[in-house]
Amino acid sequence: MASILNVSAANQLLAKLPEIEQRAFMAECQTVQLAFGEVLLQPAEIFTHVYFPIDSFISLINVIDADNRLEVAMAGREGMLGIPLVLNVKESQSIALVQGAGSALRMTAESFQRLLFSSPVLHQRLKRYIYVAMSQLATSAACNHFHRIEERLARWLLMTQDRAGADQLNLTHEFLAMMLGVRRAGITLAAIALQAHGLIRYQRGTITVLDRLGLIEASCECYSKDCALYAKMLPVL
Amino acid sequence: MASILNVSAANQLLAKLPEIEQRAFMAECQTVQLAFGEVLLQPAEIFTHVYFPIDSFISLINVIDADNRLEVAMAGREGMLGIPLVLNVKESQSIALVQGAGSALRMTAESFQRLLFSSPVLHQRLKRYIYVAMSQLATSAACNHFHRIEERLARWLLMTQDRAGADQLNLTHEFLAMMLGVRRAGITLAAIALQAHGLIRYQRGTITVLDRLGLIEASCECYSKDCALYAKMLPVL
DNA sequence: CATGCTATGTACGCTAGCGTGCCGACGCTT
DNA sequence: AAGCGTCGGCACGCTAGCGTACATAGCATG
Repeated sequence: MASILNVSAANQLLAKLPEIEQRAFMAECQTVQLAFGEVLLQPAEIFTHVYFPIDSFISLINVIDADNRLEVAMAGREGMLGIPLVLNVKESQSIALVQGAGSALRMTAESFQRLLFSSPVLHQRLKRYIYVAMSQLATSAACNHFHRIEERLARWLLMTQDRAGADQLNLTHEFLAMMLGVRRAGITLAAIALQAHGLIRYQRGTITVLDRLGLIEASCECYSKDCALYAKMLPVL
Repeated sequence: MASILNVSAANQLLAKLPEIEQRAFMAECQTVQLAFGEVLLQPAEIFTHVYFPIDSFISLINVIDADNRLEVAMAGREGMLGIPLVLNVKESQSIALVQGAGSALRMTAESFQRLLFSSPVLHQRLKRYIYVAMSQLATSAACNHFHRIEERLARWLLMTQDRAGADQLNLTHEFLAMMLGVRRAGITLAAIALQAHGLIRYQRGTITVLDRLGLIEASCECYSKDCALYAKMLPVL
């Protein structure tokens, strides 16, 4: 049961809202537990709920064909699942996969869309969030194209660590391969390299970040750029 | 000087608006000529105007570093330049480069943002357009990663042909290389292949589409998917 | 404690595409 | 008609990453 105070600490998009908006939000939402591997949405499916992760996080994955799929975005406590609903569209082209188990605030699509009318501050913030998400999509498009697996893996681990809020992540090479759209063997090589430099340690399904700064060094600029843009557009107030 | 009737034919996002909205729009906008190669916006620059291309079109290009740049989106008569302004953000992360000379409707950022308040139909339509643009960004991210140059080139030519509204395009291999983020020599090979199949013909800076259907065959699915999504979300009314 | 599954390591030949450099050809200018 | 700059063809060796396959190692379960 989330108290109003909790909310501020819960999800950054909801932090420090005017009290009226915060109360209105809490009245309509519930806290739910998301299990690892849960699929919240299939492509072209109708959105029934929006989710504001608290300590869970969600990957958005685009399927190109049977063999090819790629993570295109991530939503954790800094974001939300349900951008299309803000745009008054009720579907999405991506799979929404729970990648980090935990809790999230959930609201029905109808309540959410109604709520937006009377929550100008939240609405405004979500629009900025959409801008950030679009920019990051564009960055990712270029990143996936130009940067090597090792750099991209480093970036991905950093992003995940931020959202998981923990140093230890439960991930297999297989899973990472799907996220980055590369071979499992390709991940193994990159992971070996990162481990050899003392940046991470891993064994059978868990990866531990040992040297966050080193990992930032090893990653492409895209990570820092993403962070900078988010911080600029959605400063912690 | 564009008449109200022209507008319907001019830009698809403005087509068949309620008369009040259309009149309000026309009162605030002007027709401008865009020259090939003109840069309408640099990254992180402030948006002063929105553009609704009529027979011009604009590429949005992301710069990763000195050597690497990549087109991330295109805006022609089916779209607009200035999505961030719809989201109440006044900057963009991309370069906006006029890629096809021609005319466009232009409005100041202030007028546009004011106008949106009193133009619910247009506003709604633009939100759907943002959704389409986001989805296409995500598709492109995957496309750039998985598909070969030849397929991507075919897709790019089709997209450009749609926006240019002509079979003959003024493009050098050099330019195409920048758009797709590949070597000039890579484009040459792909272009030779497409020409050998009788799909295009080219000489010194012009490419002519000879067999549109064949080109669709040769392109990746991404082209058709993009078209289908646009048609679904923004049907010609 | 044996079994079996799953995660990881590694190796093979292969392909797309890279960076680079050079050459020829076209076409504009003078 | 000559000259020059731009555009396209092509070739070189190289790298990242692919697809595939197989071997090992950790862990859970019976």
